[in-house]
Amino acid sequence: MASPRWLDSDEMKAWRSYITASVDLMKALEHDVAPHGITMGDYQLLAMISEAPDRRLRLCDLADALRLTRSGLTRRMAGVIDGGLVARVQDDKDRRVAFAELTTKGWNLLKKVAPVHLASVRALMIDHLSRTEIKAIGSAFAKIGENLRTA
Amino acid sequence: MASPRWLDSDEMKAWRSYITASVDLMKALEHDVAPHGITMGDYQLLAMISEAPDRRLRLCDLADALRLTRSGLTRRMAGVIDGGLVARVQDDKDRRVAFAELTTKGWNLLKKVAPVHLASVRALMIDHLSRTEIKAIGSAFAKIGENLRTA
DNA sequence: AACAAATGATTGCGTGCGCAACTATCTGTC
DNA sequence: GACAGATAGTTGCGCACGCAATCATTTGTT
Repeated sequence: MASPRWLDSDEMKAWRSYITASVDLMKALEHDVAPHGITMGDYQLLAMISEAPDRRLRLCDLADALRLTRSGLTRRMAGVIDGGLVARVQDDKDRRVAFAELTTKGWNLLKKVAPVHLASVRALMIDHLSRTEIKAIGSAFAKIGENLRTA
Repeated sequence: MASPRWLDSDEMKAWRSYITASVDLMKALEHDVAPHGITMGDYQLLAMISEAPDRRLRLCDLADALRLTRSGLTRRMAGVIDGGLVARVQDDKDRRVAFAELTTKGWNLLKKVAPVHLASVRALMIDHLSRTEIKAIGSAFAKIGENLRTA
């Protein structure tokens, strides 16, 4: 761990602009969905469930997908259940497991908010980038993520 | 806001891999500095102050740089002041303003942790990327950040 | 000089979430 | 079939931080 090579100017620019822009970007995305009464956390939860078969997902798998601990998910679920967006359904094969299932209300909300969110992602990020940059970001973060998952 | 163009597969890959890898990356960086008794938030605070003239910075400017509200900064300062890493120095020109100043202890800690953090950034991100990817990330996030700052 | 508006910082309160401990259920081994 | 260990989910507690309200000080207008 003794003095690894310092970052050169390209690396430094990449690192710094990535960090600061990411924080700002997350806040801006949050700001854009807020008028619809949900947080980005809720949105991602709804989106994740909506992609699962039958629009239901084991809490366990949902927690992993959202990068939450099980305890964190329990608390977030409380919010969306209270809002009537998601139902908690007990499995009767394995009585330990429960599913999060999108309600009609949740599905309708998601259909309404998804285009808004998509427009944000475009306006704040994607539409500023060249094809080269998009491909580079895709491959770069895929490698970074892959490495983190296996390490 | 009616149905903007959906993301094509390159865009989708860029967006998804960016989001998930970023969350994982932040947690991993946090994990790597934790053994030294600080959080990434503290580290960034120390690093930011260390780059300022006289290693002191107005709280106000520090909050902006760290993307914290003034209230958030007040609370984070409490931690690092308590740890003896930073001192709160009152200005006597303008008695509203206070500075955060690195103590010797804070400076020594930063000198110790900086190489560790640098090694993390390399091992978890930079060293996995080609020159092209690094330059693309630099230019892409610079544009994204610039846009967010002016909008 | 007086006072309204701006600026810098702090505090009370609420939210989100992680950790560790706990309960309930299932699985594998003997 | 009994029991150790694994797996799913919840709960108590604590920390970080944002918002709105507040206080102190400075600046700009007249």
